[in-house]
Amino acid sequence: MSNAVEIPFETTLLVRDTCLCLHVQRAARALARRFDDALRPFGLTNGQFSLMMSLNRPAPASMGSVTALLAMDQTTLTAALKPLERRGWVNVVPNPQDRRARLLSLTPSGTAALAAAVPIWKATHAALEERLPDGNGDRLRSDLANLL
Amino acid sequence: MSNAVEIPFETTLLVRDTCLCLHVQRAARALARRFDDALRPFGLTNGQFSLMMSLNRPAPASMGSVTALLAMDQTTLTAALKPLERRGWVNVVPNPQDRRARLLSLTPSGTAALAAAVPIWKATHAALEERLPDGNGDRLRSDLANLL
DNA sequence: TTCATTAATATTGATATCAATGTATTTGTC
DNA sequence: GACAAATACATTGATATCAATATTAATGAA
Repeated sequence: MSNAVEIPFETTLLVRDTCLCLHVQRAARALARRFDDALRPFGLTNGQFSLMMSLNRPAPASMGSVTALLAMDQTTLTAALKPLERRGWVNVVPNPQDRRARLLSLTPSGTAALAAAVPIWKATHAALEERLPDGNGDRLRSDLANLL
Repeated sequence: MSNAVEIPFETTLLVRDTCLCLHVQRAARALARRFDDALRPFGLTNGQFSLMMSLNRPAPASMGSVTALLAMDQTTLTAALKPLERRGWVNVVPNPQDRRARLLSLTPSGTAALAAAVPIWKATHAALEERLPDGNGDRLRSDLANLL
């Protein structure tokens, strides 16, 4: 008896043309490259830019609030903070009110590094948004939010 | 003199609410988790599913055609093939017509593993697409394609 | 108060991602 | 045919991602 299994080529085309996970991963890779290129002169990746920007708050952030904002696993955040701490851009200190928790904040040099990159982010983002219908990403943002 | 740099909190809110790179990375993480969960019983991640499905072609694929399809760096593809080769799901052989190139193909057991996962992909994807306006992701796919 | 449970984070191991760089092969030009 | 340039892919090193699990601290119930 034969165990040969076939998958119709139409299935491949269906996945290629419709899979939202694939479409989003693909766009995520392409956008990451684009923003990484733009931010490279400032020593930041797109993810580090987003993470550090999320720490620019009046009061120090908890890890949980950041993982929720970034839809990121907690262990990923722990790892992502390491290189930023090493560079002296981010402070991670125990919360005196709850010593399990951590308080995350930008250092002055971290704030300076981030501030230097903001104009490039603005320019890169504006150029990107122009590629969308009506030069406006609102409906894309809305659709993406529905997937979370 | 003071070197203190400030970034207006409004800038943080602007990035948080509008950055397309951030929005897409966030959705990419969330969707990856969702599909990884669904595909875990079959020993596949979302990326491995997409990659293997892209190899279900009448003729063996070149690496270049796959990286273009997946908008993926060539070195990422080289790395991603390794665990699939180890499991005997994918064959990578030199192209006799051009010995720099590789021919990528699914093995019978790779095809079987992939075929087993297709129904779960369909169900997971259908549930996802329902969350979008009119239960249709065409508009989202179109917007994402504009970003590539 | 004790102790089981819950909560917040860290560690480990595997895969994913890409820049920088290296190697082998092919191609085009002379 | 020789050789410079271009092409296709691999390797290395750093960061990103998450599952599984461990650690530490706070909480709640008896």
